[in-house]
Order: sequence, then C-alpha cells, then structure tokens
Amino acid sequence: MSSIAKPKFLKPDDDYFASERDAQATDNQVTTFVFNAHHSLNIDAQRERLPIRKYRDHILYCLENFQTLVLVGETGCGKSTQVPQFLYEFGWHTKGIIGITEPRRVSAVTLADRVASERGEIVGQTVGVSVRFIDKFSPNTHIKYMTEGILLREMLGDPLLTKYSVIIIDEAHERNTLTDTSLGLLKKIAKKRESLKIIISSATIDAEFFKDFFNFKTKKSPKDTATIISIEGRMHPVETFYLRDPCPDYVQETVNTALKIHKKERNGDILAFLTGQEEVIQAVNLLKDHSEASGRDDLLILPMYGTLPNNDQLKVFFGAPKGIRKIVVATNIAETSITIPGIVFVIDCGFVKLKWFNPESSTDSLVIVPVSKAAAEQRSGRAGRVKPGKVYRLYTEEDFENLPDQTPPEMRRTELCSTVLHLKALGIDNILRFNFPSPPPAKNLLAALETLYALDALDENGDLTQPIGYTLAEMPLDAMMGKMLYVSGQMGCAVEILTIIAMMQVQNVFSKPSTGQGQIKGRVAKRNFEVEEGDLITLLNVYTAFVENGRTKEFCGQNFLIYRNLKRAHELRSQLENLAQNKLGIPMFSCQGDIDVLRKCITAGFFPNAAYLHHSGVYRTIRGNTELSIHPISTLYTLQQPQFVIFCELLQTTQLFMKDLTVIKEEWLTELAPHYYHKTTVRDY
DNA sequence: GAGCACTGC
Repeated sequence: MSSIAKPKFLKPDDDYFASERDAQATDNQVTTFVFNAHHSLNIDAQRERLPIRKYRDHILYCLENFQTLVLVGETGCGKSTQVPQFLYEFGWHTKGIIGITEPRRVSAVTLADRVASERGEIVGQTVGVSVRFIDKFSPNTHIKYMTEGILLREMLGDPLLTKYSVIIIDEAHERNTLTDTSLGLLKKIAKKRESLKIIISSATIDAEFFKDFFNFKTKKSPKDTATIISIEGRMHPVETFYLRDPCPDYVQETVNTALKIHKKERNGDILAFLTGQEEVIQAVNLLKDHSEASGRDDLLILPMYGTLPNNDQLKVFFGAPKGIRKIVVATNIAETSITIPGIVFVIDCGFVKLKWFNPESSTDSLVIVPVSKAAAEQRSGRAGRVKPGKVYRLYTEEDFENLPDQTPPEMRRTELCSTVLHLKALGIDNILRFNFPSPPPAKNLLAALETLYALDALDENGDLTQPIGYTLAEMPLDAMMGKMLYVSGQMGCAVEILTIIAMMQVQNVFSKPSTGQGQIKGRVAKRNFEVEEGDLITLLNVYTAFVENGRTKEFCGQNFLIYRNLKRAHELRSQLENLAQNKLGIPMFSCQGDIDVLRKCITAGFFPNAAYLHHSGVYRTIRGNTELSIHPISTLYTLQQPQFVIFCELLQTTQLFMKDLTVIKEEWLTELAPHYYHKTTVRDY
C-alpha cells in the first residue's frame, strides 16, 4: 500500500479495497465506503475543516477530569480518526497504547489506513491495526485500531488491559453483543484501574444511557466520573414527510413514493429501505416495469442486500450517468454497514427484520418489527450527506411517536453461549449478576448455562471445566462447534472436522447465477458434490475437491463455486488448525475416509440438536418434541427423509427450518451423550 | 422451495 500522504478518495476500484475484499471473502461481504466531501483539499486542510477540531481542547480537558467521556457526533464529524490523534499529540500514549475498537473489520482497517496516511506513515508504525488475519504493529505503535472481538481476546490474557491508557469504543450505539460485553467488562476494569480512560463514541442520542452506566458517583464521592460532549455535525438538514393515513402495503407504497419523487423533484438519488431480499427484488421489479412502460430511460434501479453477488453489490457505489436518477432499494445493510454516495432522498418503510432468540425452544426467529426512533433517524441521516435532503416515512407521525426509542440491543435477543463462556473465562462467576448495559432475559442466560453444562463446558457449580470449558472459551467458535472440534481430537478426525468448521464459517460456497440457464447449471454442479450423509459432509467434499484441484479460480468457475469464499475457508482452516494444534493441543489425525467417525463426531458436538422423523412425515426435536422441517437449501431436501438427523441451526421463518444437516444413527445419541439421552426414552415414531 | 446485519490471538 502506498505510504504517501495524499488526499484519498475511496472508491470501489481502489486496489486497497480489492485486497480487503479478498481477505474478507464471504459472499455477503460488504465494503465500507467513506464519502469525503473535501477530498480535493490536502490532508492538513481537511483535518482543520473537520467539525471536531474545535472540540480538541475540550475533549482533552474532560479526559483529564473524568474517567469516562461520551462523545456524541454524527458520522463524518471526524471522531474516529481525529480523537486518537488528539490524544497522541497530547501525549496520552506515554502512559499506554490508545486503543480504538470498531464493530467491523473493514472499518478498523480503513480507519487505521486513513490515520496512518494523515500522519504520512504506513499502518504498522505509530498507527497499528489488529483484526482477524491482519496484525500490523511495531514497538512504536501507540494508536491501535481493532475489532471488538480482538479486545475481548486481549482481556483474556490481560484482564486489566494494562497495556492501554485509553480505550475508545467506537459506534457503541450499534449495541452488538460484543460491544455490550466490552462495555460491561470495561466498567469493571474502570473501577479497579482509575488510570484507564474510556471514551464511548456514539452517533445517536443514547449518550445519557452510557454516561449513567459509567458514572460511579456516590453519596460519599459525589463527583461525576463520566461526562458527555456533543459535537455538531456537518450534516445537512433533512426534511421529514409522513403519510397522512397508514398504508396497507409498504412495498407498493415504496414504489409509488419513489416514482413520485422522480416526477416532482430535481437531481438527487433515492435510497429506499425495505426489510428483506424478497421485498427488495419485488420493489425493484415493480420499478423496472414502470420505467419500461414509461418509455423513458432515465432511471437506474439497483437492489442491495447481503447475499447479492459481489459484482452486483458494487454497482450501487457508482454514480448514475448524467440525466439519470439512481434508485437503490436496500435492506438494513445500508443503514450502518455501507454508505452509498449521492443520496438525497430516503424512503423508510418503518420496519426491520431482526433475529430473535426464543429460550423455550432454543430457536432463532426472523421477525419483522417496527423500527425504533433511533433507527428511523439513522435512516433519515442517509439523506443529508451531500446536500439538504428529504425523508419519506411510510407511516403517520403518530405512529412515529409511538415507536420505541431504541431497537432492543442484540444482547437481549440472541443466544448467549459464547458470551457466557467469555465472561466465565474472565472469572465472572455470577453471570446473572454481571453488570450488562442492558441485561439479557434471565431465561436466555439460563438456557446458555444449561447448554454449556450439557456440553461438559460447565460443572454443576457453573464453573468452567478443565480442560473442555477453558478450551471452548479459547476457540473463536460457537460452543457446539468448539465441542465438536475438541472431540475430533480424541476420535482421530480433526483434519476433516476442521475443514467442515471452516466451510460452515463462510456462508454459501455455491454460486447462484442470476440468469435462468446459469441457475440450472449451478444446481447440477452442486449435485455433483452432494452426498446422502448430509450438508456437512457435502461441504467436506467441496473443500477436498477444491484443494485436490490446486485451489484455482478455474476449478471454481467450472463447478459454480465461489472462489473468494473457498479461499477464505482455506485461510480460516489454517488459522484454526494452528490454534487447535499449537495452543489447544488437539491431535491432528485424519479418519481416512471413515464417514461414520465424522458423523459420530458431529453428533458428539451437536447432540442437543437431534431430530427424528415422526410417522406423520414431519420431524420433531428429541428434547422438546417441537415440529421441524428440512430447509430447502439442504442437500437432504430432495432425498428420502432419514430417520434421525442432527442440525446445526434452527430458524423460524415461514416454518421452523433445520439447517446444516447430518444423517445419524439413533444409538449414537445414547452412546455419545448418555447423560443427555436415555435408552428408555420411548418415542412415538 | 427460501436467505436482517455483524464478529473471533
């Protein structure tokens, strides 16, 4: 990468992004694009122009006088790049590294790059970065960008974060599970280590919440330990429009509104938010029909969602030709993960699709719920980045007033095994009393404790077991997957299990061309790899064939496989193998084609997820007798239904679907998990 | 016949 300190306009064809895309390499991988309105100015002039510049002394003053500082400011005000440099210039680095966490890999990498070039350096000198697969730092590194996962890993080795003088949690308002875990732990550390300063950086108005969380003021010591600084943004005003009456069909209304804007308004691209892929495609098709019928060729209509093939995703970042208006119809991906340049009009359908964990059935559901006020504001903000914009909310003003302030943080609606493992490994004994920013439902915690107990990761006192519990906590894997890897060492099949795990980490290796002819060819190609033992063994087949054929792009092209994702699986596999072999002492043996050993090993890790075929022709879980179906993407979907299966994931949408299936034998359950399944269990097959 | 978005020495 170039080290020259020159202004940089980040655009899709940057080599830099190309390499990062390769490194990331999942099909739903997305690149963050930073729109820089002052890209023609030199770097110093640009820094001077940032709104945050005026707050430099105030920030430094507050950090001297308070342990925690909540920084509120809009995206683009320069918080993420400038605050670490202010601290460095003031000398905070002499007391320890200035650490900044980001929720996404791409953000950490691009910010580190940006700050390094502002300093006329390359990443790895004063400014370092640490994310999975990328580690660039030196003894002189004083500012370090990282993902939240990395900070958590570092806490496992250095529970008081003694290497750091300041920790900045960027984008805290997103409230990911890892953000909330970090915040809870930082609060604990802050009480023990008063010298550690914490900056919580947040885009919305939940500043009071964060301030209260970190305020240790008591009657005895009545001084606030946390304070808030609000930074004025440089966003343009956004005018808001509501519907007079609620609309019956927000997809149709989105289309109508977009066409109305196109007819009435002058220049400016449109961004519409819908909840899922299906709705996006539906709206795009309706718009295209209209555009064709009108006979005018003045609209560029583009879909944007996570599983859209990479080339199609990139299209939204290019400007439309002169005289043509761009309409991007997107899922939530455009709310935080990507920034589309040139947007002036936003259409907000008022709903969002969220994953929700149900502790009674241990299932995840994808549910469509009304957005929160904060999310609606975030969506509106997408209209004011270039010039004054307009947002059209497809609901009434009264509906808006009745929306919840915040979307429930992920911590309150997700499965918690990994969170519990992390906290236990850090010596938090009573998880139920841990100071979460937003405590998860006790039921969810208990479900996680039960699962971990069944996996032998926790003992009857709820303490981490040695070696299983500690080993699982060290693994960058979900608990059941980790257990499977652990057992594979004893069963002599770790070589194959590692491959299966790596392949499951990358979503979707089978490419699905958008043309009709290609779709059929793709399906035929997939069938070549499919085996009746199920999806996991099929993935093993794909990877083995990929490696045997030299891991080439050509092989992937011929077989309708996504090269980027297989390459990523290969990298993940190497990293996991290194960890398993060298750090966790898992012996690396191959089962030499003995598929039964593999299926048994899968059973040993995922035994709670067993289902049997009821005589009614529908599957049921063994532990809860809940009705389930095979997901249509499974290799088993079109085959004769086996009597017993293990699934890796359950997802409630139109039905309760099992995903990532493996065919097993009933007796393996009692053989491999006698504490969980009894031979006497009578089933009504 | 179906897929909100992220992440891990």
